[in-house]
This record gives sequence, C-alpha cells and structure tokens, in this order.
Amino acid sequence: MSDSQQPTGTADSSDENRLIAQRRDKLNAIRAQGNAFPNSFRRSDYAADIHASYADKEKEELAELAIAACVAGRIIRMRGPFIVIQDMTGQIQLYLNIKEFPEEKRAEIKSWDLGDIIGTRGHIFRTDKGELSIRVEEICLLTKSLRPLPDKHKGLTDTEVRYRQRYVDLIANEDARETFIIRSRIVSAIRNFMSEQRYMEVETPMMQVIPGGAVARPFITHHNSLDQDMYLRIAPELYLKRLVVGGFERVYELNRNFRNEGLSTRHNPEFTMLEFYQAYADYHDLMSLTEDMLRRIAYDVIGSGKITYQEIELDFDSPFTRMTLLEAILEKVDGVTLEQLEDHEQVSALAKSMGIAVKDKWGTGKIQLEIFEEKVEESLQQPTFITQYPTEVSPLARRNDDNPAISDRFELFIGGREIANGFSELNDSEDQAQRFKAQVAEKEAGDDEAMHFDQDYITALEYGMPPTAGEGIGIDRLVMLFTDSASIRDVLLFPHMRPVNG
RNA sequence: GGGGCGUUAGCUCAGUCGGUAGAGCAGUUGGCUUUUAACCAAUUGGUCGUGCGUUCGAGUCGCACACGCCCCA
Repeated sequence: MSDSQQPTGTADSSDENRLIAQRRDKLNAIRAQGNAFPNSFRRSDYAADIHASYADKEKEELAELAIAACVAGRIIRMRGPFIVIQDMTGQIQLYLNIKEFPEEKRAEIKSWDLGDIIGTRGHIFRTDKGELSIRVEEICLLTKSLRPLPDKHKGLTDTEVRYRQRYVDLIANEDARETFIIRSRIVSAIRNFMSEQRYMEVETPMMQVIPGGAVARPFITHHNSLDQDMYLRIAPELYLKRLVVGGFERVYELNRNFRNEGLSTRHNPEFTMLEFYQAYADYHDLMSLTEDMLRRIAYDVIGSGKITYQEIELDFDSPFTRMTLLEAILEKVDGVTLEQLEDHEQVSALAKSMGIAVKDKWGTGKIQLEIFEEKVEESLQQPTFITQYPTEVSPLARRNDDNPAISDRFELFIGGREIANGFSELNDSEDQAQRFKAQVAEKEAGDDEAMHFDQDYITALEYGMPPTAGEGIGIDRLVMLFTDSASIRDVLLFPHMRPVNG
C-alpha cells in the first residue's frame, strides 16, 4: 500500500523516450572519439550580417568575389544537401555536398540531428534558386542536442510549455524572439531618452523594512542574522524622493517591483517599473515628457508613430488627449451630471446602481474613481491623460492650490489600460505626516494594503525637498502595446507559474 | 474564490453512437543531392493529465484532483 506513495522514477528519467535515447547513444559515440563538448571554435560572421551585406549581389558576382565566412548556430532544418542554422541574429543556409567529405566524416554528419549546434567555414554563394548560402568546406559539431525540437513548421503552441520552458519557445518561435528583442530595444530607448534629459539612473533597496510608495500588499521575507522581517519593495518612490532631497534633482530607476496580488493577463507578482523624479517641475511638465518619451520609443522601436494593438490603431503622433477625471466620466457615461458626481449621497447611489459595492468609509472622491474605473477606463484606447484625481486616493500627491480635494496628479491610459501614474509631489512634511497617520488608521481598521508611517521619510522632507514631480510607467504593459501581446506573460521571459508538482 | 474551455506519439492535431489508438512533421533504414514546408520507398513510436466510479467493455459517460488558458469577483 505504501508503495503507491513512492515516486516511480526520477523526474530526469521519467520523460526519457526513444528519441532521447537514440541521441544519447550518439553522444556516447562522440565521447568515445574524444572531446564531445569542444570550445575552441570561433566564429567571425553572423547570419543577419551576411544577408545584409550581400543581399544585392548576384550569383556570378559572389562567385568572383569568393568571400569566406565562418558561422555557428543551431541546426533548425535539413533538406537534402542543405542545412539551415540559426544564430542570435537569424538564419543562414549551408550547402554541404556530403560526397565531398571522407567516409568517416560522412558518417558523423549523417548522425547529426535537428537541434545540434555546429560551427562551419566556407564561402558565400547564391544557389540556383537564389538563396544566399555558405558552401561548406569545414564543419564540426560543437554541442549535441539530446532533446527533439518542436514541429519545424508549426513551432511550439502549448502556452504552458512556452512559459515553463521559454528556451524551447525561443528556439522554435520567431515571434517570441521578436517580442523580447523589442522589449530590450524599448528599455534601451528609455535609458537613452532619460540620459539625454540629464536624468541619472540609480538603484535603491528592493528589500525594505517599511514597504512604501504605493497602495499594495507586499511579500514578506526574513533576514536571519538581524532576525528581522523585511518586505520586497512595492515601489521605490520614497527612496527616490530621498535622493531628490539629497540633491540628485533628476533620478530614475528602471527595475522590478513586487506585489502580493493575484495573477492575470495584466498582473505578474514581479513586474518592471520605470520610476522617475524631477525637481522644479510639475505634473504638466511630466505629461509633456511622457508624450515625448513614448513617441520616441515608437519611432526608435517600431519606426512609426502609429502602432496596432489588438486590431486597433494607436496614434502616438497626435497630441495626447487630456481631460479631468470628472470630464471623462461626464463624456463617457450617458445621463450623468456634474451635480450628481459632486454630491456624496447622489454619487453613492449612482455607483450602487452600476453594481459597485460602495463601502461606508469611502469618500466622494473614492466613489468617483470607482465609477471611472468601472465605466470609463476600458474605453480609453488612444493615449489619454486623465488629471485631477481626488486627494483622498492620492496619499503621496500634492494638493491642488485652488481645490484641496483634488491632487495635481494624472494617469495615462492607452489601449484601455493604465500605463503611467504621475503627480506633483507632496513636499510639505507636515501634510505628509498627517496623510501617513490617516493611512495607519486605515491599516489598523483592517486594510492590509494601507501604508506604513515612514518617519525617516518625514525627516528627509523636513530637510526640504524642492518642488518636484514624479511618475511611474509600467514597462511590461508598455511592451505589451508595442509587441501586440494580449497577456503580460507573453512579454515576461519567465512568467510566474504554479509549480507542476504541488 | 466562482464559471467556461482544454490536457491523446517528441511536436502540431484528428478520434463518429461507448466496441482492437490515427494523420502530418520529427525519428530509423535505403535512394537522390543547388533544395525552399525538398523529394521517393519502407518503417518504429501510445500509462489517451492523475485517481475513483458506471458498464460485459471507457480516449469517449459521471465525480474528484492537478496543471493551463479565458472570463468574472
């Protein structure tokens, strides 16, 4: 009976099959010949460079030029005397007439499989059918692949395997490679842009004693030698503003945040955020900066100010629409009046009629925000700045000079999703202390997403933080837009997955 | 947390009314060797996610669980 509880084999051997066994036999034969994993081959050329350099050369011209090439990569197709290899830049075809090689080498070449990694030297030529290729003169196996590749035409489609074994996805699917190349280019474009704006990149703690800067549930961890609980950061905000106090007047951090929340097509427990702060600026300045930045990314990465996301054309060329939260509700929800939205009893009744579970402690501003999120957010496809968020829901933002109930804050929506959140910073240490106290009261009332009181941050503000504006941009969602990805998992190399065995 | 859909060969997928498990690709053997999803001939390969149940008989019907995808909270 207890035998049924025992594993029948190791994970390593349970998924072995005859295809792997055949390849393992081949590897054993190579081992018997000498070094099965040589690392002495050095390539000098890349597939994409060869295509770019000789795209316009005819067959006869290439024959006269007799250009030598030395490439390496993974075998992804074999047809007759042709072998297609893939390197980090793309694919190139090799022509290998096996009859030109001695008997021993022929047997070795015949034993090679799709997926094996080889290095080769030869000359560039064009086939009768016009394909730029390399005529192989020397060729050797560099790494034997033991596992068969997915279908050579259809690639790998099983989403679970694509996420769990991203390395296979990247070998088999051009789209996946392209997505992560674009992601890298977006990040580069942002760093270049920020650098040009005299911003300085910094790194602040990811493990924090007091998690701050956002309203979210943190992950808890423990420092053994200090015997102290610590939190993975939910935002770098309070540290970045300490640096502004210190005199770094333009700082940014582009790195991971961690939030202990559910998973969805738009949420992963760890995600990447660009967060930046600029002294002597307000939220209007940052809206302009954001517009410039996104337009720059579009042209750097896509080469156009128009991109298509889920069959909708998004326009980054035109000035982004700007409207207040209340204006947006009035425009998008039929039959609602300003008087209704500004009166607590009426707006509460309105929210309830929309199916929103209004809580007693919610103020008018919170209810307005809930209505916006329920009825308006999804319709904001074209880049749109929404401004004048209620102070009640913006504990770190500066109050508007004319109306203390609203804050000098904006959020940017594109494709129906929040992409950025920015505001003029609260630099009044006494106001900030009071708002922390209000958050602590909510935490004590049972809201585990409410903020802690951060005394050192108050102390920093007491030294004086210049008037400043700050913003966070969700990089994963931005990459989703520019790669036309429906799920955040498609833009994360290794998205969080439930373990296979419990 | 709730609902829907999915899980069959290494990969991509069929599988009818419950009655011996199928194809293409990959692999193996041979042929061909400037091909383009190369081609021709032959051929190997299955714990049908896991467990329990119904039945003479379950890939197929029922229940539970696991993992995934989508929607909702």
